[in-house]
Amino acid sequence: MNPIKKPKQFAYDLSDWYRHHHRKLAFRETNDPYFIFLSEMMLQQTQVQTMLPYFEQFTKRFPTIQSLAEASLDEVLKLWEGLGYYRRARYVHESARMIMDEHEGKFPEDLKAIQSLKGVGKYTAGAIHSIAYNKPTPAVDGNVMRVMSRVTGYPSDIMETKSIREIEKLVAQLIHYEEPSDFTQALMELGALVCVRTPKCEACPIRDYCFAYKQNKQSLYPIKKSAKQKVTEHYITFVVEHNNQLYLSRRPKTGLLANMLGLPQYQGQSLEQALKAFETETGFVVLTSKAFGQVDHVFSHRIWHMRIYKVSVHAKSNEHFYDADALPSALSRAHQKVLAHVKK
DNA sequence: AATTCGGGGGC
DNA sequence: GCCCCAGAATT
Repeated sequence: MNPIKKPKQFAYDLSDWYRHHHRKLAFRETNDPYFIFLSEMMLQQTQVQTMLPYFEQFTKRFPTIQSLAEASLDEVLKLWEGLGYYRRARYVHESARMIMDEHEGKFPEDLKAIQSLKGVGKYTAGAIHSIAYNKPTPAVDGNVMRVMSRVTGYPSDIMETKSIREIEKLVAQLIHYEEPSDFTQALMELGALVCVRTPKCEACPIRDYCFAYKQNKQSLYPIKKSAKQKVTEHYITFVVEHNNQLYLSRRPKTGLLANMLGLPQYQGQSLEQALKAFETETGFVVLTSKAFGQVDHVFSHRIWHMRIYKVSVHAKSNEHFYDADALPSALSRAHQKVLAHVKK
């Protein structure tokens, strides 16, 4: 890893660029650590423009830690619907309750206390500490790794723990030269706007410090192993309507889409087997079933291939039947896609 | 250290 | 198609 020649000037040039060129975003209009916490949780593996409408709705419905702590998990999940990585919804809910119970409702300022909140790791804790409290604590995410790997010509896979540690150490040295809040956000804003996959070096305030730029080797950094291949899972998925209402069941408490609502579906079985399993589970009597094409949905590490059947049943009660446009909790995009497919 | 968690955007 | 994204928790 090549050192940065004038670290103090580097920190200033980068931060000054940020102060003049940063985007005006809702979560930058506040210093409330609770809102910074919410924004950072939503931003984990999620692009800014994707999370913005969620941030607006969420802060409107839950303007205080107490209001979030007093809500039901289903309501929190419902507001999170479509954003993905749904355990984050459980984490922000649990963290709000932790803060009520253990910190008298006041968001903690101590770094270790922040990182002990649910769903808050080293990056998120550093981001809250530096951005909300203006403390010189590094916050190293994917943006920062990409930027710094190019600046230093980082010679090995940036996904390795050792690489992240080393960059964290470098950022920890740099951040104390500047306003920590500006510096942390500057690194990420540069990664988001300028130092992207095909970098816009002509617009970069720190290109004169950058090893990759000076060697014209931007495309060689960051060094990263290629992603693992996805596995395809085959399902038979049922759309069951009764009195104009839709049957949904609660998914298991662990695994993919944990605890969410879902369409009944059966993996690797014949239609006859799947129907029988559905009858046994629900106690319904299946009257008719009609093939309705197929829907694919791609997750980060697997693919669902769903063969869709519309099914009519005789049911003894309305339990588990819902108005499709007024669900009490969240439904995955995969199954929203199925419903949209069937409606056409 | 590797795997498991969603979903959308860019090219 | 493939990569990437203001990652964390679990195995």
